[in-house]
Amino acid sequence: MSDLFKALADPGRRKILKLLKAGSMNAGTILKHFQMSGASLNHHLTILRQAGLVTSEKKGQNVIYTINTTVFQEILEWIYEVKGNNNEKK
Amino acid sequence: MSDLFKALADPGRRKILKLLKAGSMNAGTILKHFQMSGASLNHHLTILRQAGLVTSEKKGQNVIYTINTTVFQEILEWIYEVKGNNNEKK
DNA sequence: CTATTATTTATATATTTAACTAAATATATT
DNA sequence: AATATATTTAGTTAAATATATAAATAATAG
Repeated sequence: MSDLFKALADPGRRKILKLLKAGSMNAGTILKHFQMSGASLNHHLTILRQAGLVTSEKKGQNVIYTINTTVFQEILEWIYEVKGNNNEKK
Repeated sequence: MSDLFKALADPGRRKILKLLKAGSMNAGTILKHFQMSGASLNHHLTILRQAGLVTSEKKGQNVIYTINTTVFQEILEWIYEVKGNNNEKK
């Protein structure tokens, strides 16, 4: 849960997810949308992968990254828990 | 948005929100549920306040903290944006 | 097999964050 | 006013994070 929120706390990583929403792509293609080094991007992709937000699959020379939206359910449930019926302020 | 996710990325801060869900309370009462120092708690409360997740109100000697769940809407909308109709994988 | 391209790992540096203690501020009580 | 309680601010240290460069690994092209 912390890893998930932490992964989403970075604007660059959120941008990556938006890119992948349009379609899976390899690291190099993702990189074209940023100014950072490949190593930095890889770092962010690793964090996204560890949080379960993306999956990766080797395809020949490339590694294709795909968004995984199922983990958002966790967040939705947590929000639901903390929202429901608080402070019945009279 | 980043501030919001960052605020939620800490287990202690999420615990504070759950406490406040049950009802507003002052800093001292919140503190009883933790082992950290008052100054550390104050640091976390400041982060939650800056993210809009709590509001605070001085009541005599005390400062009462109240959860504000309206900001979750932002997260829900962001998730909706990044989830909808990705990768029409055939 | 050597060269090229894509990606990842290793290492170092800079920045940010979390925690603490001590001090400051604000209010309440006597 | 003096004291006690609650909260916040300041300053410090340790740990975590982001980024870069350089090296390592993997796959493909020639």
